[in-house]
Amino acid sequence: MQKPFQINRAYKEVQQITVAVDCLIFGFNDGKLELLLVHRGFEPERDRWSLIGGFVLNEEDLDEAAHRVLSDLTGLDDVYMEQVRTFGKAHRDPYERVLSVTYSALVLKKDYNDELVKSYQAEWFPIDGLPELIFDHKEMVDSAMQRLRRRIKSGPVGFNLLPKKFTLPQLQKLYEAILGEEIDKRNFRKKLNSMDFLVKLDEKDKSESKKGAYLYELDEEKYNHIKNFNI
Amino acid sequence: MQKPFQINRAYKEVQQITVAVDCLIFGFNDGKLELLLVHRGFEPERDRWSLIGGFVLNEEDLDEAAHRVLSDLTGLDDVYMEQVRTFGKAHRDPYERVLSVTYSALVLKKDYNDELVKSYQAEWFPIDGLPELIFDHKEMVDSAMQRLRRRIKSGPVGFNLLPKKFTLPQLQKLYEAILGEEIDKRNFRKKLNSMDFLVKLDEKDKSESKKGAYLYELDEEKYNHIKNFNI
DNA sequence: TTCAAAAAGTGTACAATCAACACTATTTTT
DNA sequence: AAAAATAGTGTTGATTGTACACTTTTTGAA
Repeated sequence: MQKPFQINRAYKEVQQITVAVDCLIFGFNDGKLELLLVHRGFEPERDRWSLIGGFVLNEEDLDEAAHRVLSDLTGLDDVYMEQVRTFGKAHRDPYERVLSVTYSALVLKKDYNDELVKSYQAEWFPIDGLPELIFDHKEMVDSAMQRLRRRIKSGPVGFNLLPKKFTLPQLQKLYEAILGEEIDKRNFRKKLNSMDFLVKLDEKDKSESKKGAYLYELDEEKYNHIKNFNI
Repeated sequence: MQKPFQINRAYKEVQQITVAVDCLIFGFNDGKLELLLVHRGFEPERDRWSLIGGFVLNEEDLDEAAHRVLSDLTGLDDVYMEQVRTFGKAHRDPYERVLSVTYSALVLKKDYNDELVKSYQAEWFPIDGLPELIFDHKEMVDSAMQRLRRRIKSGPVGFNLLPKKFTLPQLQKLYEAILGEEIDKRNFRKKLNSMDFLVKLDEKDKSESKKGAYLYELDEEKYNHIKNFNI
């Protein structure tokens, strides 16, 4: 039988494990939901794609590590990030044991440092057209997507993928891209209206249509006190 | 600037961390939701209470480690268990760095080995009357409770806390205990009926009331194919 | 033996939310 | 001037949620 908690706990020489964070960096570009991947230019698994990751340092909180990895790759510091799930199969990485905690990040295209991203050989891929990924990274994507779908339905999280000012057609396309299904325009707007945290501006955005759509922004005060967000 | 992923990845001497699993073992006893805690009979933190935990072994999957820890304490093997969240503040354990992955388990009183539990100085505490816990274990309880509440509303998970045959008043009390609010009897039964996976038996259970309540069991076939569970 | 107490079981009506559906308005391009 | 593209706007019927009260059965006490 295994030694009980109490006794193990006193051991100093307990086995240690390499711990990584892997980031699922989502962006919404050209009406498509995309994921940022890095190309492995080295063995093993050369020329395949993976999530961006990094190891957790000794004096570093887990959340900090995730933010550092994201910031190193994109130059971004204030980003919506959320822990997703921890992957810990003994042989998930066939070369050496690494436990990986996944984080999902919602990133705005115009904000990140494009040069930096390129220098890491990173590229955006549409979520429904991902290349083959190393190890269990596909599983990580799947569980992050699942969570993202739940999250945007039950909380005002999707706005992290849009600029401060956005149009309702943009917002709807974002929801459609994430949920993978079409949404009725009128019902969608009705729900948003009923929650009452959008401010209609007097400007139109004409970049995406001939007619142009009104821009909206969040009423920060109301946005921070939404009770029953539900789409 | 931090070394990029690719370069770190090649290092063999990356820092390693002690990884533990901590189990939130829930039981439903005497109409109350309870949590199994162990008493620390040793320094540091002697005489305080903690979740049951254990370290992840070298050749062991993370999920396996959680099952092992649970099995060592309770003797139970086939238990509903789910990963909750990973706690990784650098100094969450002030004595040495330990990363902890939490798992929540739903356990049936009659099934577990009472002697074994006692031998570990473990005790059941009602969820609303927990003693002070070490480290960040209270936070672990909170996040597991939050998830449990969501789970039992959106999936048929609560049945893991009840025997094969159970009464509707028992089931309702279970929901009330977990959700922390009263539920209307008629509406509750109406919803369960509409989902159509309960089989009413010809027996009554008289242990909890004078009149006695009909026993029900799950229709395994239908239970495994419920689409829109929603309470 | 009868009465009180305790819990099980059952249905209805109103309110809120969801889901389906089609046309007009504006602008640009041809 | 007409066609194409997209923005914007309300109503209705169906479904689901919520509030609410009395009868039945049994046991234990008067």
